[in-house]
Amino acid sequence: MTSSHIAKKQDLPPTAWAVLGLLSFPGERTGYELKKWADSSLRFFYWSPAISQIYAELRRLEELGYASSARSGPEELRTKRRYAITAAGREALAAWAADTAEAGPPVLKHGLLLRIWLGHLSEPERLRTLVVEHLEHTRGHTRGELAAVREAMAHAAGVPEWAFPALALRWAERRHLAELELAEALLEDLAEAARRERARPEGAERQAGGDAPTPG
Amino acid sequence: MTSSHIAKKQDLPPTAWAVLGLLSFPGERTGYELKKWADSSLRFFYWSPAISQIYAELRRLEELGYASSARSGPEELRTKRRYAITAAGREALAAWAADTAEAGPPVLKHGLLLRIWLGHLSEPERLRTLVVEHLEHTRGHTRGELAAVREAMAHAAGVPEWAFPALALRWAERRHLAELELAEALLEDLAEAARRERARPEGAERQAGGDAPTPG
DNA sequence: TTGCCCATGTAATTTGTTACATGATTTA
DNA sequence: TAAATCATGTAACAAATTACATGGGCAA
Repeated sequence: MTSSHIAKKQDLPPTAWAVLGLLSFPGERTGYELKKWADSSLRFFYWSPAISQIYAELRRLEELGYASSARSGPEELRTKRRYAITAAGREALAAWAADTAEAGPPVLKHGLLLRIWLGHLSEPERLRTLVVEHLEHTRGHTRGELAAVREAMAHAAGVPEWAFPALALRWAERRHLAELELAEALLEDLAEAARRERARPEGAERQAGGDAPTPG
Repeated sequence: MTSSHIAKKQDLPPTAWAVLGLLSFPGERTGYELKKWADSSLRFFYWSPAISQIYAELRRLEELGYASSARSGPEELRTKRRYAITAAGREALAAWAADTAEAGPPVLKHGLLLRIWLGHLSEPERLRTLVVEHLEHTRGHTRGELAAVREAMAHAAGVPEWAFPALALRWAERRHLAELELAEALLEDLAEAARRERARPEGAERQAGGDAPTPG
């Protein structure tokens, strides 16, 4: 590292900051533990990287001096390697967290909505099924996952360290409810559109109208 | 069709399907047009690829026989190239759209929430500011963008082709409102947490409690 | 005549995933 | 003792972005 490489601070990929963020909580952890933890926290509002990438980011963070690690056994064996955040790492992370411009607007990738948008390709009945399945999955699986996190969180109730993760969890739970309401409203809109379609003059079903001017 | 060649079900990246989806609406379009259109539609519930990637996907789709293109001028000049979906493309896209398993749960990447989760790194005041800025941006900028799309959409009111994009837009608008409510509730939770913090016994502010058992 | 929007593309790079290889420790 | 889970890593690849190169048409 020569002077030409001087500290281009603060432009690490989101994953690096997320991993460093996990390390910013008290205690030392292995990459494996970090992955499991990310799966039950970050995943609900950010995202959980592959385990191989977590190891890669940990190596990078250590190179940057943002994290330090210690093996639990002799070097030759592939023993546990526990990571901890350094003072420099904590400082860099705090600077990043305070940067509002960096955050940008939230990004959503919703496969169901893309399919709705492309509704002209599917049977109306199939479309309805897609939404219903999404509703069921959200009401069942997703809800269960959040409940499990909520329960694990109860242990740490009142511990100031976990106040903010608790806040984020609450947000995720409310978001979960909003997602359900959104899907229910969509289902109604779909039904209404189907009603309107049936009421339309005969013989005019889904032909292409030549060149359309592509609205949103 | 021997069993060794079973179905080889086209598994293309999401971007390819999204681009093909844009092409599935009547009319032929250039890559440039597709990009602008994606920015004002897909972006609100899926995502809008870089222009260079759109060109790359268009090439791939043409190779696969899912799209065809025609130049508007002589080959040597870099003239406009307009793309259209083929019958095979339409069929493949419809199959993909009907595949519920493929969709998976929606993915969210919310920078603000990551920062809230890491709230122990920031001054409470700064944290509040972050949420307020998000609220303002959502109420102003994001809202304006949706309104613009809504207006453009009004042109095509009643045209059956655009019924589903209109449905998706409605979903995006409702989601926008939910996002605002979520942020407002978060602001309240933040204020409440600050009140509780002030009420706590003195001398116990934000020290690390040794090893904590990492709840969610 | 400068600058912006239209329009297409290449190259370099980064980011992230899946598949694979390896072995220790715990639990049924 | 077989299995699942813990644990670390490499290799190959795919996905996606940014930066760059090029040039036409149009409007202030």
